[in-house]
Formats: sequence, structure tokens, C-alpha cells
Amino acid sequence: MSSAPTKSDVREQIVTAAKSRFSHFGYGKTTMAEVATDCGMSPGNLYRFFPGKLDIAEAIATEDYQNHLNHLRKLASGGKPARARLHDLLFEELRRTYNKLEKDPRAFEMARVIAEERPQFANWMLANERTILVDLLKDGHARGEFTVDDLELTAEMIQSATMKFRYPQLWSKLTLPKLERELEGVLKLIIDGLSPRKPCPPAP
Amino acid sequence: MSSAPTKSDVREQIVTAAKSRFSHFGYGKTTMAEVATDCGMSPGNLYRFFPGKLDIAEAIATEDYQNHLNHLRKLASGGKPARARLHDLLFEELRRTYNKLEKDPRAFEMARVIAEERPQFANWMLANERTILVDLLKDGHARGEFTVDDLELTAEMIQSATMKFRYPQLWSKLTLPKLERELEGVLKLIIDGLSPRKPCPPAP
DNA sequence: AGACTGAACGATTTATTGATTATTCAGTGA
DNA sequence: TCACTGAATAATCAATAAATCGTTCAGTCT
Repeated sequence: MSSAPTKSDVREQIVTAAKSRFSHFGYGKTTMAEVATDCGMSPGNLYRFFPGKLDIAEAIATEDYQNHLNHLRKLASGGKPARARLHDLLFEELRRTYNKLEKDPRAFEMARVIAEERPQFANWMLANERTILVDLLKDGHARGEFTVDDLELTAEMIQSATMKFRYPQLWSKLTLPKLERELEGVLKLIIDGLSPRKPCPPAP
Repeated sequence: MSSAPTKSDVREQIVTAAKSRFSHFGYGKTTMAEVATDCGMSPGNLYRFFPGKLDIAEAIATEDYQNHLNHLRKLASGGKPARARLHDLLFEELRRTYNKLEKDPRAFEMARVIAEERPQFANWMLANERTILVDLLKDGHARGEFTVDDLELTAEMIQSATMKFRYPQLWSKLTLPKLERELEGVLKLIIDGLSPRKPCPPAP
């Protein structure tokens, strides 16, 4: 016998309906009335489950982002050298953004609206990725691959220095390969720096 | 005896009149008819000296930018250590942008319009500053302060890594001191990198 | 009483109109 | 012929009106 749907079930149903609408027609062109109809309920009832339209979008984005975060965590914790993992992490980030922009303009529109209306959301994402970076730096330091005195600060600075690769507005027509080459260069700079590294003969 | 005004004189006159109008009322609120009247000529005549309104703004911006460039060149060529000069260069850049944003919204509007309609102009500025960077890197390398294999590429990467400090859209409410601290951190990362620098005892 | 509806409200978006303005060019005067 | 004018044109912008849509809430049903 089927039990009554819980509050959380209904939320899920709403998110599913909205996801379908948003991805077919875009966030802007989807109305609350349509989502409500898809769920077999009235528009007003949606507000018993979400404070507003944007919060439904946020729920969708959060769900998607959690998957991405898990993926990043895997990349950051393999057995590879720390610098290779840092490389993977930053490249994955770039590729995800680029692909969303190129082949999923609907999802991209949603991301843009959320970032605009809820700036704190972008900060939250940055902070999440920073914890991954911190762990990676810590591990790299322990392995002797990196020298890091302030983990949190250094993670912030890596994010600062790679900011360009997170904002498509700054990619004036650059193709993915060009962006990748540029990220490659920045990463090399971050890892090696400009200061001379005198070749030290290995201890006997 | 006053000789007839040359074409270049008239251009100068137009630029001066436009500069005054633009800085008092803004680019958008200034009409070609007004600039023409200020110069004692008809609107149509302006087009014998400039292809369009935006080109007048570009002339003004270019003039101003040349001064800035000269200033940067001075900063880059003092007797200080190369890393100090790199520091000065990047900080000057940040402060100029910040100040324009804060205390000269009119000039900032103009810069925004030009950047929007003439993306190549921003590229040209970046390229100019890159030549300064290249010279600085070359000098730093010669002095043994830096290790740089590809000058042009490294200069590009430094610009990439400090992109955030050139685009106020990315400064979500950050104050100048906070931005300066962040730039400081990125600069440290660029100069020192993450790789360990084993202390090498000086040759005997 | 609690879950839900759907009409009503106000804010936002879109469509339409009118006015302003950048730009052009046939024509004027020297 | 050459430098310039200023009215004509077309594009852009501002203002207004119309429609749509997010959100609320008094009321209905169970």
C-alpha cells in the first residue's frame, strides 16, 4: 500500500518538474503556473515548499553542484602527485564551465541568474572548493611537493590567480584549447614561481 | 601672424571640447551637436576629423592612457630590485582602476563603453603593458632575481593570474585594502611558487 | 484544523510609440 | 575646387501602455 507523500517527496516532485521545464524552455520562460500544473497542483501551493521561484532553481543548482563537488573531491584525493591533482582539479573546473556555456545554454542562464541575485551562492561554491584545495595543499606539503605556510590563504590566492577561468565574460572568444594552454601556463607559474631554484645535488 | 589651423589643430580642439563635455556630463549625455557648437562648427563637420563619436572618446582615452603607460615604464625601470618593480607595477594598475571607479565615474563610464564596443582596445592596452612586463622580466632574469625561459609567455601568464584586479565586476564590494592584500598574496605566489626551494649553502 | 485552491495584487517584463541623436550628403559660399 | 553647412535619414533611446507573472491570502474542502 502506498503511503502518503511526505513533504520531502513533494519537494522532489517540484524540483523534477521545474528541472524539466527549465532545461527545455529556460528559467525566464518558465512560469510558476506551469510548474504547478505539471505537478498537478495550484501555483499557490508551490510556496508551501519553496519560498520562491529562485529557490527552486537554487535547489536544482545545488543538487547538480554536489555531484560536481564529489567529482572534484575524487580528483583531489587520488594517489597521483599533488601537483598532478591540482592540475586535474583546475582543468576540470574550467572544462565544466566551458561545456555548460557551450552545450547547455539553459543551465548556464540559470547559473547566471542565481549568481546575480544570490551573490552569496557563488561565495559558498568558492568556499567549498577551497576546502578541497586546502586538503590538497596540506597533502602536497606533507609529501614535500609543496611548501605552504598558510594553507587557507594560499588556497584563496590560487583561486584569485585562476579567477579568469571561472568567468566566461573574460574569455573574449577564446577557444577551450587556448584557455587550457593559458591555464597550463598559470599553473606552472603558481607551482614554480619566478624565483630561481638553484639545482641542488641530491644528498649522497 | 597666426597661420591657418591645421587639420591636427582642429582635431585637438574637438578633443578638448569633448573632454570637457564628457567629464562634466558623461559620454552618454553629450551630443555631437553640443561638441560641434563648443567648437563653433556644425555637427557634420566633426565627421571630417573623426569617424564617429566613439572615436573621439577613444582619442581621449588613448591620450590619458599614454600618460599612464609612461608612468608604468618609469616604475618598471628604476634601480630597485625587479620584484619590487613588479610589485609597484601591478599595484599601480590596481590603484588606477580602483580610483577611476571610485572618484571619476564619468571616466569610468567612458572606459566601459569603449571596452564594450571596441574589445580590441582592451587587448591593445594589455599588449602594451605586456611589453613593459617583458622588459622587466628580462632585466630580472639578467640580475638573477627571476628564472624565466619564455619571456612573452610568462608575461601573458602574469597578466592572466592578475586578471581579477583589472575587472571591477569581479570585486564584489571588496575595499581597496582587501584587494591590495589579495594582490600581495597572488604576487607572492607568482614569485615564489609552491615548489620547495631547498636552502642551498652558498658556494665556499 | 490542516492542506490546498485560485482569484487578486503589485511588481516586472514586453510591446508600442514618440523623441532624440548619430550620421550622411546634397548643396552653399569662398 | 575645397571646406563646410544643416536639413534629411535611420538608428537608438525614453516614456508609456499593456500584458504577464511571481507572490499572497481569504476562503474551500476534507
